[in-house]
Amino acid sequence: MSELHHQPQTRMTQQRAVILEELRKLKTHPTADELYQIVRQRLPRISLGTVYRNLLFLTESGQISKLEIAGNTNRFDANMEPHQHVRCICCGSIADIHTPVREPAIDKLRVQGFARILRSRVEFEGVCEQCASHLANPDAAVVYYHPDKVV
Amino acid sequence: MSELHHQPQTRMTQQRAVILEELRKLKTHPTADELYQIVRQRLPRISLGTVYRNLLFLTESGQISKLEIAGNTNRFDANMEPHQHVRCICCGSIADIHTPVREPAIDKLRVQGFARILRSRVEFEGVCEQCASHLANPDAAVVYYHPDKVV
DNA sequence: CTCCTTGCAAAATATTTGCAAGTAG
DNA sequence: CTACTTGCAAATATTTTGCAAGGAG
Repeated sequence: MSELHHQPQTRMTQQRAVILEELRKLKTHPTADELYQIVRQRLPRISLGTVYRNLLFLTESGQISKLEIAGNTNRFDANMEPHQHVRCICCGSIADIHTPVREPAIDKLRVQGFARILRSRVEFEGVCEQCASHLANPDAAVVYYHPDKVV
Repeated sequence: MSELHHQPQTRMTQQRAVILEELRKLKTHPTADELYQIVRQRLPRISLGTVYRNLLFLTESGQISKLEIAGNTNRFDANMEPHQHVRCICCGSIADIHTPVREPAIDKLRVQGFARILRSRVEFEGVCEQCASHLANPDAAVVYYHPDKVV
């Protein structure tokens, strides 16, 4: 239907280099805006649009991952090792799982209306320590919560 | 830190009844706007804000699920049986898995920076039949894709 | 009657895009 | 030089919210 790819996009600009470098320093899986705030300290004139465009390019070229995880805001990760994540249901922060659980096998999976099943994703939900310290009863959070914002 | 809950929200209005009724008819896991378009055929003066407010209320009161699944747009599901989903990486549509895979055990999971691990989520990605019919080589989709929009 | 709920519009949030100017190769 | 990239601003897209009027119990 549509063509595979658009523009070459190969030039290593200062903006692209700094975005990638700062993302690689972080283990916090920042949002585009969080990364923009960091990069801006080194490149004060950079725009948020440039950060978005470069994050898209870096994702498509396989240099970083756009985290396909629940929540309103996309997050990015320069760690390309396959790994799983926990997401804080209060604040949306994400941490890595260092001892991955086994992913379910997909080879026998058949779903009506789907031509291909390509992969599985396992993720976890929890309450981060920072948020837990604000909650009277963190265990109750799983019952009474808004996605992305615990009451 | 903050209180548990806000307003009682107990009145069964016509809008709320129709929203719930139409969502229950659907197996398509619609977005708020998709459901709004459907409900509007029966209640032409309903507003999108009312749909959002009722979806929030119905979610918080446990009558429906807000699907915490990858993608930009939230989707809703009146099927409260625990079940898993496949998401089409092309168009974002979601289908149910009728033969659920085993969820990983979380009781032994410890993650630095997280006070509680509450639950796991397993989801799948694939290409729906409609999108597959538009792609020359659906198997290539997993390599070259934008989240939510395959090239 | 009370106050929860709605419609409407504006605001808030997140992301994308058009365009002229800038710059990597 | 060429054309990929950027900064800026405006446009989209999604979701939330203030407020006066409406309606369920």
